[in-house]
Amino acid sequence: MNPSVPITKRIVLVDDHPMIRERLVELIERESDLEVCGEAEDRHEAIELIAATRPGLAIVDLTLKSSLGIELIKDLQVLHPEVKILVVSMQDEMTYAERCIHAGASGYITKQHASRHVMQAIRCVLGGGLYLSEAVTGHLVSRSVGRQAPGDSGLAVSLLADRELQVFELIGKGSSTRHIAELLILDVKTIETYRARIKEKLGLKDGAELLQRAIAWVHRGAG
Amino acid sequence: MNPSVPITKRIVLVDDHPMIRERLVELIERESDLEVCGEAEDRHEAIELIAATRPGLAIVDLTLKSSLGIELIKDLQVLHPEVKILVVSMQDEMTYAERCIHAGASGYITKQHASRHVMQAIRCVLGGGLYLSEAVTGHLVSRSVGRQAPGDSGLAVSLLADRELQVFELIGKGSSTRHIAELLILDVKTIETYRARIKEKLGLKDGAELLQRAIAWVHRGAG
DNA sequence: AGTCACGTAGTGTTATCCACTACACCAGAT
DNA sequence: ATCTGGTGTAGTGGATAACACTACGTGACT
Repeated sequence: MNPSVPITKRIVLVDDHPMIRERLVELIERESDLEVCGEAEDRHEAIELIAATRPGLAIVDLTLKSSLGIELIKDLQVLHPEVKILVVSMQDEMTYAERCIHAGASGYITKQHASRHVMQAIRCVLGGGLYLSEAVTGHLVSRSVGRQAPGDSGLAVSLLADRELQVFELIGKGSSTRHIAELLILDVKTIETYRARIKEKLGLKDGAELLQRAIAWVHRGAG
Repeated sequence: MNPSVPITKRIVLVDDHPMIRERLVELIERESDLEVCGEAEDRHEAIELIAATRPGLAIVDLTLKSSLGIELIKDLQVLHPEVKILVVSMQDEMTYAERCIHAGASGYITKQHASRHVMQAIRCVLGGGLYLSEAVTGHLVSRSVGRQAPGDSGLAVSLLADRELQVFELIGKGSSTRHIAELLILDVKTIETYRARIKEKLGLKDGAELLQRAIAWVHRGAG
């Protein structure tokens, strides 16, 4: 508590790619006022770690092993609303940025960005701001200005709720309903409901159409 | 050409995630006999860079922005067969490892692995070896006990009979068994038999694995 | 203060998967 | 000239999964 020692801000990393974590550690540790106080590889570890260390910021990867990134954000929002969240995602999918912010994140940046942008994002979020890349902000702005046609010109996929989207993705990767249920720790029946709702929202008439759409979507960078 | 100076081995990095590249650069540059001689973000850049620098090893990410990493591997195999290729992938394991090796890579490791494994893989490949993670080798060995001539059939798909292959492709496009039956003007029961035979020949244990394999097959240019 | 979307799960019916069997046909191997 | 084996085709019966419909708490807009 010596006033001559600046208060260092503590950060936890949640990412299942060691190389990314290592890089982030380096970037952060070379700032004198920042410090990495722990690392986690999945949702469970992350929640424990954050409860134990009470950091100022959590940097979380969206695509954890079982694609529970968004759920983690929601959990944290409830459990520790004072912990800021910066999402570092692999693909620059607008589809997700918006959802993450809505779920409680304060920043969204992709791994395609250079380290300096990452540092910038960290600073911005720690300072209480909201960080989004230009592309994403552009997208959001154009959306809020214009309206979305009921038929939805662009991607009907944006009609899907978070969980529905997760399920949609997993379907596109060829996972069975049972497997998806295990992955998301839900009842098979719940996944079936999601399948039905997805079919309804996207106007698909049977499981095969759903599968085809999902495959197509997954296999083109999900733009 | 001074004999007291060890020859440093030159490496290029092909990955569209700056943070991964930065981390790899660090790991490599701290080895006295290794050196990063260039970085590329996509297939085109990579091909030019490799033509210009003639490295001993290319470390390539499977999921590049625009183009598929596997195509790059095939290109390099044709253009510069002397350049070793180590694939560092984010994507899930086995499905791709086999295809990469078949396409000409000498190693496959995922970003889930820690840095020390990466270094190990680099050393192994540079030394002329084949590097695969335990999980992958287990999977491969379990079904391809003998190895055949370089001409063909590192891929078990070539074991399939004509009709089986047709069905396999349609499965990969997301068609239901019923739909396939209608298309080929056969009984659903016949298609079911094909499914069973395909699973047997490819060593797949259930419908989901079959589906995943078929999707991967259809989407990676079937070759 | 009420509707509506979301996340979750249950019931009962229908379709699909799966393991096993069948058989005719062609093609090499014995 | 047979025997063996892969291929194309289809059936039976039991296990699973998909589908349609319903339900209910929660939180968000109106």
